[in-house]
Amino acid sequence: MVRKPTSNETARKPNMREAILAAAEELFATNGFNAVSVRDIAHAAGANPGSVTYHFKTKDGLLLEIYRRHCGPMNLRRSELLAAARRVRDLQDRLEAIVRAYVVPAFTSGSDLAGGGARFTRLRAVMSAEGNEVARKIIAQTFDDTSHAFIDAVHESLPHIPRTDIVWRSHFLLGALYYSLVTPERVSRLSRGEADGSDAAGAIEQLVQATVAAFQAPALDQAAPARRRPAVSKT
Amino acid sequence: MVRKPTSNETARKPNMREAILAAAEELFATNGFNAVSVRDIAHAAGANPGSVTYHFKTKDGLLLEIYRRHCGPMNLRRSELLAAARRVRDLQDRLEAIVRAYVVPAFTSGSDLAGGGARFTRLRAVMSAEGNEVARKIIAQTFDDTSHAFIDAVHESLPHIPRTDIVWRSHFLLGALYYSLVTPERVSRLSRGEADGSDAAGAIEQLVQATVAAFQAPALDQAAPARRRPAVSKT
DNA sequence: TGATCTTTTGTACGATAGTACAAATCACAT
DNA sequence: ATGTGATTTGTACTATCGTACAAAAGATCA
Repeated sequence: MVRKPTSNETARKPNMREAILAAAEELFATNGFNAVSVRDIAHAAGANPGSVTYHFKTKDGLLLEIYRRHCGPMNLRRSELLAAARRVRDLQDRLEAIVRAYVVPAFTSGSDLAGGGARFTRLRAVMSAEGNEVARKIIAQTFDDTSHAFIDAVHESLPHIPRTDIVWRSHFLLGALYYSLVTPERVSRLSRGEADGSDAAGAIEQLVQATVAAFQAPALDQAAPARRRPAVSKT
Repeated sequence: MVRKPTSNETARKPNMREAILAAAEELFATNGFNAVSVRDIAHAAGANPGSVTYHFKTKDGLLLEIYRRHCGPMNLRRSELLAAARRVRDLQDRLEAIVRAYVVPAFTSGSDLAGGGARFTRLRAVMSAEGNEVARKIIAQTFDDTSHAFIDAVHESLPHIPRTDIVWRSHFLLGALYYSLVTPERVSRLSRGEADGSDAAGAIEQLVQATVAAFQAPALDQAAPARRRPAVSKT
């Protein structure tokens, strides 16, 4: 009854396709898309360049598959956590739980396949900065639903804040999130060793605390939008 | 007395060196370093590829010169604004002025050479995401002083907040700032057209307001750092 | 004008990129 | 054991990359 694994599950090397995906994810996330060659990926995965073509056809196809791998599970986890957060009674606690539902899946370590993961979040950050076309399409398709759900949930907790302000603040949240994963050593450097930018738990707590406060800030005065002008010199 | 300009100031094409710098800045900022070829830059500047080699020796040298152009004036402007902000009497107003001193120079339009500028800030964001080595060195050398001055100023306005928290929150500020310049259209999309992500003045007001609130958030409980753990599943 | 220096052009070289494809190799059912 | 389909390897093709360099063109001043 100890069924031997079929060749579809384990090839010569134990699942070379998976090794290529993992290597590509790591390399893309740290160096960007264009700086990494197919040969680099193959080498890091202990595979032959031809294998990459065989499994994913093109380099774009490889990136596409990385997104496909993660998007589903990550959004699932987020919506579960968001649903749970919505049920929190206390309004202050609920807002914090909502923010946490957004942040935590993005930070969980790279080893768990079905939770998002820091490596994949960092990959998204880098692709967004590079203006990668393949990524841009998937992101808009896959993540806008999640973002809207998040914004709606925050808006429910803070009905007196205009939706526009909440959009901006959640945009800032994502930017801070991305940057924390892209350049964690900067935190260590600027704090002169007092804080560790690579400590996910610490980063999450700091980010959640700061974001909750930002969301709770008074609404921007939108009655006189012309009043905003003088602050910025030119544009 | 109408001195004719010497050849150092205006070449055949009116200052081709400047045109190359501008084209490179624009292309690097929107596509990343590796995705842009020297030939792309030359073409965009109406120049010959050889001219780029002549003026800047290497592609890295070109990037280096872009940084050299901007870092000095940008930090000067920031420290001027910061000095002025420090003199604000009211503590709440002072904090806001300090944040504004940090944010405004980063957002000013690309046409002004000596103020930093949105294009250059966006360039820095993209280089940081790509992990560009040339940029990383300059950044650490040039911007850490400014960052420390900023952190110190904020810390003076909020003496009861531990420095570590302020470092984290100013790190989030920079991430939000970068992301707002990298993906402004996301704000327009998520707000369903109600907000314009490309409107610098609006972005500044939103960012300043949110950041001031984040800085003013209560300090993280650091007496029991072990208590933080259970929130994040794995790492 | 002619000599000299600066800048631009045109072209070429070696390295590396993404990808295609035939041959070799493997797992497995018969 | 052998045939079959899936995978891996090795290699090669074409395109493009950064950069070098000689020749052309322009500017400057005796």
